Amino acid sequence: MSSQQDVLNTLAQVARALGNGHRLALLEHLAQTPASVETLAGKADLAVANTSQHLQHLRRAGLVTASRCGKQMIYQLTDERIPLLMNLLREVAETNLAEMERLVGQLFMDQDADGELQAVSRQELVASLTRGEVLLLDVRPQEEFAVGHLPEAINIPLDTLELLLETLPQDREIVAYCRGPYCALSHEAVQCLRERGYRVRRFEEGFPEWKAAGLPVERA
Amino acid sequence: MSSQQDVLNTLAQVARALGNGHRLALLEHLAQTPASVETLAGKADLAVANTSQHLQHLRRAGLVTASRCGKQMIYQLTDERIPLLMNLLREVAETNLAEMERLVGQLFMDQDADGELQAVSRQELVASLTRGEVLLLDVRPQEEFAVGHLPEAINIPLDTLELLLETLPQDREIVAYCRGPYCALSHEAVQCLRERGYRVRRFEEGFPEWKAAGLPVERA
DNA sequence: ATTTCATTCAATTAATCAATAGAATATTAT
DNA sequence: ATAATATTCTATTGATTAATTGAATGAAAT
Repeated sequence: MSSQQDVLNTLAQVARALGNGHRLALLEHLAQTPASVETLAGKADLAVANTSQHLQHLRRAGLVTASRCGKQMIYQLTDERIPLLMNLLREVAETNLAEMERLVGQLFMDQDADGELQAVSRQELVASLTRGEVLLLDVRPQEEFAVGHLPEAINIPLDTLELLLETLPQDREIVAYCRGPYCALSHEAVQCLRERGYRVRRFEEGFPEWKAAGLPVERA
Repeated sequence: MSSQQDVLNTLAQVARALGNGHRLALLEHLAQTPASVETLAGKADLAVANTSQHLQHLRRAGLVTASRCGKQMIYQLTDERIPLLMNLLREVAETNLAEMERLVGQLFMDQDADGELQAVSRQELVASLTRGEVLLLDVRPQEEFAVGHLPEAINIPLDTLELLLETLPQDREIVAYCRGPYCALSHEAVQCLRERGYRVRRFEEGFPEWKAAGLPVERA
């Protein structure tokens, strides 16, 4: 067999590693922050042994690395381009699979129905932030915020949003973001806040894309 | 099962479609030009029935579409971003898999060993072309050139290169390109021409990337 | 020593691949 | 129309590989 085909077979091996919903879920979580096997198993709702197997698979494909920390094994992505790869996969899938459209549609059903308030692009967000025009709201869980977030963002996890409504300004526009374009958190936050009269829009990407683009991030 | 996971499973299906060396080879050929099942079977060195199966797989994943033309079925990519996706997959694989490095290394072994003559980036090529500084040489087969090529390129397929050496200028720099960064054609052309004293460099990308970037293409 | 966390192993079930033969579909000739 | 041909698709087979589970093993902390 030719060298060319060897290369393609190796590539195919990497693609196969992406070819499982649970592994994609693990990668999405790892795009937020490195984590232990047990943590990942919890987040992805998998058995620990099964999670371990999937992680080995990802490791063989060169997508994650593991390092021991005490009695835990911490996995992390090898490359910041992996979220980009997954996004591109999504874009291609989304524009070409009717099935995909249906799923994404029902995921964000009646939300964002009104076209008047569109999502904020990265460019637009950078501009708004430098002008100090908007309040940037990170609605991910506190742990993920602590590991890294957009500059000047405040963190109100979605599940505490209703409790902390009073801390938000009614007169200033709010931009909410979460893990990425297909994470439901910011969609729900926007819906919740709009119902209560806040001026709020969604950032169309998320923290991983921001970081991968080389833009500055802050840590708690 | 959650909607989120449904989306990931659908994505995984697309990734699995990429998870086979033969299918990747088919996609690479389709990135050059649409083609019939039989043609593709020939290029990929597969049985026709087998090729058909793989193509159906790709079609289910939304990566290719088929249209009947007489008694032939012509397949083509659904999306120009598919070559980009494959390239990104390659980049990630290449930087993270020792195995991949080894393979790519032996593919382009002693070629390009000298660091002095590096590959030409897209930017650099555009600049050189507008200044009319270089001769652009397409070393792909004639059929692929006919379907589309970079502006001002001349076509000398690799296998006829030695015969047509005299038509090339000794005094002007030549830039050779082929199907993409991992296609061996332009590497071989560069090696061949350098041995004979020509000033020649490789374009680091290929026709599909050029086209996908929205840059102008010509047809015969 | 015991507990905790992770990996490995063994076993089951399911999915994938290649190859072959037979069925569709469209073209061409009669 | 009908038959003959070219091209592609479908169905079936057997071999291989993948996913999941639960039990056993290994490694590090207390």
